[in-house]
Amino acid sequence: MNKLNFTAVRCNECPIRHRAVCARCDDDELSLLESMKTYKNYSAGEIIMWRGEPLEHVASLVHGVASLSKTLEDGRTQMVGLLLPSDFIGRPGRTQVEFDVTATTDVTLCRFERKPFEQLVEDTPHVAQRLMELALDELDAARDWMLLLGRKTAREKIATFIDMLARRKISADENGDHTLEMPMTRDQIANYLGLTLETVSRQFNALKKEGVITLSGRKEVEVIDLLALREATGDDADGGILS
Amino acid sequence: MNKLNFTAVRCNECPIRHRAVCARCDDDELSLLESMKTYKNYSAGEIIMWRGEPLEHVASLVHGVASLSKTLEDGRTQMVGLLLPSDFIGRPGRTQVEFDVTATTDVTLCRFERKPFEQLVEDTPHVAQRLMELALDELDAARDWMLLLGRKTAREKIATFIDMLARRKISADENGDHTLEMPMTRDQIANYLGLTLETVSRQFNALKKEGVITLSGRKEVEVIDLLALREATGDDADGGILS
DNA sequence: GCTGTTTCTTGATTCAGATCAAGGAACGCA
DNA sequence: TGCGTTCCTTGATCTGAATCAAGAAACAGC
Repeated sequence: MNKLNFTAVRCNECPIRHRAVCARCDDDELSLLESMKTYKNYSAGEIIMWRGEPLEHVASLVHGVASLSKTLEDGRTQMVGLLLPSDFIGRPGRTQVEFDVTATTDVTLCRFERKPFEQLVEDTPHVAQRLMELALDELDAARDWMLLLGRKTAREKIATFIDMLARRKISADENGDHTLEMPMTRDQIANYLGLTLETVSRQFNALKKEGVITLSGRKEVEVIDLLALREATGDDADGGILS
Repeated sequence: MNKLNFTAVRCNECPIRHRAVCARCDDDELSLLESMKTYKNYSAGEIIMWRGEPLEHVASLVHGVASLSKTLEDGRTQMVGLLLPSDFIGRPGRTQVEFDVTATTDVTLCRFERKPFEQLVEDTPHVAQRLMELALDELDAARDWMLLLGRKTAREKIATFIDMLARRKISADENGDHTLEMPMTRDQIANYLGLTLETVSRQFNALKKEGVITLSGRKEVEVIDLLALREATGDDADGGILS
């Protein structure tokens, strides 16, 4: 996987062609984007942008996982977003980066300079519309996360996290196996869920002991009992379509 | 205040004319909106929309305070947004209400039927742009709140809440007095901050005992020592312009 | 003003998760 | 194949906020 070269992919062959900011673009619009884009790679752990830095580029996440985080005066940090392939970084109209953006795994970005991109958004309703949809999806996700952070127990947080990964199914295959690869360390998961790494570890192992999941290696989680997992999230089942 | 009649205000005299979804509209666009809008009033405590309900109308909040909240299976609830005048309710493209919307105080909405409004958004870039800005502002606010919910202590949460009200200065006057009217009960504040009402009460009184604020009546808070209050929020002071 | 209701305060106790503290397993690299 | 490092687990203890439990103050309606 780490040998894939994303530095010269044509838009038509791009893995996020139909979900990213370009999703609704026709061929003409796409070739315009094609002429503006540049790829850039980051290794796991690298900082992509610092909070407060001037926002020079916006980008689509092509491959890998990145995170947005905020920090308090004394160093406590909270992840405020998890970026997966097709998610968008930076916003037209913003001149400053609002939070630290870190490459959680190795990451490839499809970048655009902010100024020309802003012009493009003005001229291209398809891009503006898609950007709006992406922002609203992020807002929904942020609000779900507020409920989690404010009211869920440690157990419910862990169950919700695993369920979220299962739903988004990071790993591409769809052939009935329920094995997930955690894209983060226990420490990073703790930062995401508003917990400590010890509590994360304890709750993972509690779910394992109960036969809801199995763990193997550091990152592999297999969901054995999806219903019990959903039950453990504490979420209200109604109001949503099963998936 | 409760005798103001908002049922037949002309857009040009509207108190939120320059901040709401119509902020960037020219006179022609405004008269189009004028022909589509209807006002509706709600009393404090009334439910404006239920989660899961079909989204028939979108609206601007003209007057009062409303809240968005989510509920877990067993009844625990978390407020995920506080809506102040000029904030927008509902989104084009969404067909379902995503959370319960409640009138915290008496509220007046300027409503539009969703379908025609969606068409208007398609045709009117000024509205689409403004809607985008409003969504991004909400996203920033949601992310600040995630940091609060995940990592702040009860004391820091209360200080942040008071500071937020002071910054947004709900009460209109600007003549040097630092008196704020809480738009919510202790219980509602607790729901917003991910605390219990007892803890909210204790922390308010702790800040009072230390001379940071004074309390009088149920809803009145006067900020005595703004610096100490800011200090107590735990926020990292850099990266933002003082205000 | 009086009265009932709602909202707020304060105290005692409990408990979930943080913190402190060792080990131990997994993985990268030579 | 072993060695060093990073990451994870598990146990003991502590603590901030929740919970349980009365009262007291504020406000609304008569």
